[in-house]
Amino acid sequence: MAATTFHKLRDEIENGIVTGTLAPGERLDEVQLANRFGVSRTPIREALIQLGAIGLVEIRPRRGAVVVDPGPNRIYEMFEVMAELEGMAGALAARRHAEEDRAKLLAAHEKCERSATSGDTDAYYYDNERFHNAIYEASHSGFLYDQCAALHRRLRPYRRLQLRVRNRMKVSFSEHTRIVEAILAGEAEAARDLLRSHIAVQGDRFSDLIASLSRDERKAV
Amino acid sequence: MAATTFHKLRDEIENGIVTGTLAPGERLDEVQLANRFGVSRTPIREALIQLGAIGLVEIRPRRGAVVVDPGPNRIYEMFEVMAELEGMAGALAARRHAEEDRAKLLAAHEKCERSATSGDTDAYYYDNERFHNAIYEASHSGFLYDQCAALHRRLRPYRRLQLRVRNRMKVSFSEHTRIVEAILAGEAEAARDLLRSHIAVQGDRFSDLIASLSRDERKAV
DNA sequence: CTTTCTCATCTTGTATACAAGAGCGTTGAC
DNA sequence: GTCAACGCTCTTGTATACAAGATGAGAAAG
Repeated sequence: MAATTFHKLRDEIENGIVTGTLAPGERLDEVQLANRFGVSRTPIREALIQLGAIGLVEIRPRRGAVVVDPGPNRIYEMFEVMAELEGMAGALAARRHAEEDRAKLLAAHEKCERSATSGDTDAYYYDNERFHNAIYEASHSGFLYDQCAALHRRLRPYRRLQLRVRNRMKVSFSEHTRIVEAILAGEAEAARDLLRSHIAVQGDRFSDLIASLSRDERKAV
Repeated sequence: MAATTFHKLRDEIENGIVTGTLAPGERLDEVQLANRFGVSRTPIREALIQLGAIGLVEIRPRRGAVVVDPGPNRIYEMFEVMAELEGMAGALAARRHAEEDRAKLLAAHEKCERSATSGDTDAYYYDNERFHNAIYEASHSGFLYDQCAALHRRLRPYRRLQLRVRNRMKVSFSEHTRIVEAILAGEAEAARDLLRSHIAVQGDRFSDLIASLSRDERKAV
């Protein structure tokens, strides 16, 4: 899929940011990255420019690129928007889903169930992603799909933390069940509300997490 | 603001796409563009990559860049999402607006009034943009602001066509009035619904436009 | 002792040179 | 006559070279 070097580099650097290898606020020196990946500055620059356009790095003219640090507030805002978009996708899915969407959604849901009952958070993480993708797809709006997928991707690192929270995975799954019911029953507004709060909860959880983290930090100091 | 060459080029090319100088589907030859702007291929490539990341051009590996042609369907989808995001911004604005937001919103609204009564579609176009920006701002969500502004920008060319439609400008303004009332009264859900249909109407208008255009084309052939 | 101005160095931004894949026409075989 | 394979050319992708602005240190003045 990724035919060219700069495309691969883009994914590589993006991954580094998402996984935290490249910390928020960190300076991204072109020469350093070029050496590290064994390429010239050109493809590095092109990768950074792409990431800049997506919003993952900030490119200050003639002053280099740094990993964007959204900060708790902006991350919460991102969850807020995500909640709204997911709700919209759910509502559209309820109205527009076809037979094959139904099948995919149920299949994804069942996969989630298996992971949830076996307590495998990593597996659940991926199955959950597929589940939500199935909803985006069922909305039959290519643009909405793209928007949701992009934002979902950006929120990845923060979402991942949350599955570790006590019992979150089982609660998440039971929410899924009701969401599936609403969509398949064609209850658009119910699906919207359920999905909205399903995501919003994650934003709240995130806030709690931040709060507890900063409290711990204060303790540590 | 645009300090570097490739930044200026990006705006230049983007403008060309938005205004239609560069038609959808058109091939963007790097050498050709470089000659045209009197620069080397490097900044051209960087500009194209940025536009690719935004979704304005499609970059097919080793096969060059072309201006994306969203097609009527996807444009309609974009309006759908825009409607939802604007509605969200309106709802948040109703709940969160501060004194200065109130002032800005009213100022922008009055400007629209002047343009609308004088029948100046071009002026109204810009004032309308400022009006909607004021709403995004009043939502006090930086991320939502960015998302709305970006999508608004992408829908620019299609929106522009619509003001020419008979009476649209005055109708638009009267809708604005009710929107302002709802926001300032703190009626979140009313603001959401009003804004949602305010934008959705544009999508519908666009569909009508497309329908009539393709009918005309058929006639022409 | 502090502050500001200047100069050196380092990094980014742009141009050019080189490599390699894609498209296309021609030629040869069936 | 048609189809396929080969090779040429053209475009993109990457590397390197060069230009120019930003940063920081040091010197000089207050």
